[in-house]
Amino acid sequence: MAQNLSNDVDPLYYLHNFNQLMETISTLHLDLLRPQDLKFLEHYRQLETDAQQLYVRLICRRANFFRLDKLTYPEIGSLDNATDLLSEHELLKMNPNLTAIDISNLLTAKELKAALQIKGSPTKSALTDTLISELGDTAVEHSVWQRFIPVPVLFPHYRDSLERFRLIYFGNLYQDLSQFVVSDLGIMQFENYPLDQNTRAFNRTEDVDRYLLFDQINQQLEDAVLPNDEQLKILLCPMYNQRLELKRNRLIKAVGQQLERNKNLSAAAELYASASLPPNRERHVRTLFNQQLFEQALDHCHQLAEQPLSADEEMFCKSFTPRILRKLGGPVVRRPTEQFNSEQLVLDDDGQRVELQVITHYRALGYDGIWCENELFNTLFGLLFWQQIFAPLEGAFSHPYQQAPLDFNSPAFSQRRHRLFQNRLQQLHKVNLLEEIAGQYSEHLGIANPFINWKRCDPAHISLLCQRIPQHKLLMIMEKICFDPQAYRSGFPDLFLWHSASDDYLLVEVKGPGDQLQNSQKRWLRLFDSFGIQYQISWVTRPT
DNA sequence: CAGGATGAAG
DNA sequence: TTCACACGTTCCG
DNA sequence: GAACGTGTGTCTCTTCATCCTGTT
Ligand SMILES: [Mn+2]
Ligand SMILES: [Mn+2]
Repeated sequence: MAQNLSNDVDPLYYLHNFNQLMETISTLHLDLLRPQDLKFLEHYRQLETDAQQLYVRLICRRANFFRLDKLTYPEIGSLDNATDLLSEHELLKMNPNLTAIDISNLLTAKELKAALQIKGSPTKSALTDTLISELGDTAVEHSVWQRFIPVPVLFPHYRDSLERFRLIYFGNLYQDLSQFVVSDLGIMQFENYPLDQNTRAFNRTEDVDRYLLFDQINQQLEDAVLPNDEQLKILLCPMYNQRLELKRNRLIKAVGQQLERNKNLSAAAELYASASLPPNRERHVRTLFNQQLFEQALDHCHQLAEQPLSADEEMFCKSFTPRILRKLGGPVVRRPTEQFNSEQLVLDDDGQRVELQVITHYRALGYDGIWCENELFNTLFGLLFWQQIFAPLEGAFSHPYQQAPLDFNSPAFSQRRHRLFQNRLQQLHKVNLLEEIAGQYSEHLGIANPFINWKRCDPAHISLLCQRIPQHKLLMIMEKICFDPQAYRSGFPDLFLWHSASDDYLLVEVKGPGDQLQNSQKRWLRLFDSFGIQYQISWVTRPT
């Protein structure tokens, strides 16, 4: 993993990276493969380099079908030889059946217009519609589409096997082989945590299948297609694997939301009831309430109050329980609205973002400042707790391209590292924070961390923050993030302002017209009150 | 012909 | 694979 | 005016080529 931007990049980098992936899969993950995946490996291995190169080039691209005349791979010796070999091994089909949409995707608007012999200047989607009306929705044979595309078309097989390999290797579907080259070029750098071959993202072939099924349901949902009965039945089964259970919960949240949109509250409630991670229990209570099932809603709301799993759940049952009781004949309880340090600002709209307008306003008062939102405190956290975040716990790392441990998104993340965070916090009370930050910064600069965006990070601002806010108060903030990062990594005020002529600082949450405090923001402001941290909400209005 | 969207490439 | 926000609707004192 | 739901723009590594579309 070279960190220098060297000029001599391996010209066959894509092939060698692909082969490395195949090697890892066939040495470590054979037990997770289906018969057809093994068949692919078998055939791929026997190919000459030319054919391997072409297959990898095509399968790494997004499209399913490729026009032979559009392929320009000067590093491949003979395209014809390659296509012949791939066809022989059934890794590629020449001139497959194509639908009207496939044909349209293979032609430019100009070509399509000429092929349809249409005059004027229709849009491409109009041309596609014409083609669909001519050919229907089903795929047609070569002899039929040949008059539109007079060149050979290639269709590489085993795309689903390659997707499975990616999932098994990375543990997710959003990373792909480009990670290898981007990492080799030093464009993305990853922490150098120890890896052992026994730690794998998946250990059971059923888990891989289930992940792929969840992903498929997710994609259907993007087109507002609800899961069928069989899929729903599977969705109701809790998963032992923590990451899968998290994925299942997220999916249930999305499916439930769609069911609510369709006014199918009882189905939504049944789904929510099967999932216990936030915010599904809250949605369960709400859907019961909306079905007028107030006793049940109250019952589940009490369960929630007994063991809230997130700061949001805690806040929810406090405000929602009285509302249910009211429906059951209870008294009207008026909760006093929370009061925070606030000011009203009347500012002319100069077209800039309102946050910048408030900075300008404070400049006139002797302050300088930045619009940083969560960035400053998260970066500070990422730097100070680097070793704890990347602690080599069992099962945390399965491949070299992780920006966070595998359990990062689960509630178990902070629980499993509780002792580590505690010790680190104690230690940080006794050190010079500025020196500590400078050390961590230079040691880890550029390496991916879930709390840090290096592109935007300005160490001068981090230092300034640490000079202005007393160390023990900063560490109180860090402590909250340590023990519930999910809830406390967001909601910080928009602005960090510092007074030029004194040591004063101010954290400002800007609220333009129509904007309201979010729960995460209220949480922090409440804590700032109790910690004694200087903050202000600036409610901006426009002159009438 | 400019500007945006998309995707391939390293 | 996130977070913050704008905007619209509904509810309620 | 709260509370709530929903849609959107921002982010993914950067650069370059190609295609599409809508404006002159
Ligand atoms: Mn903000
Ligand atoms: Mn704001």
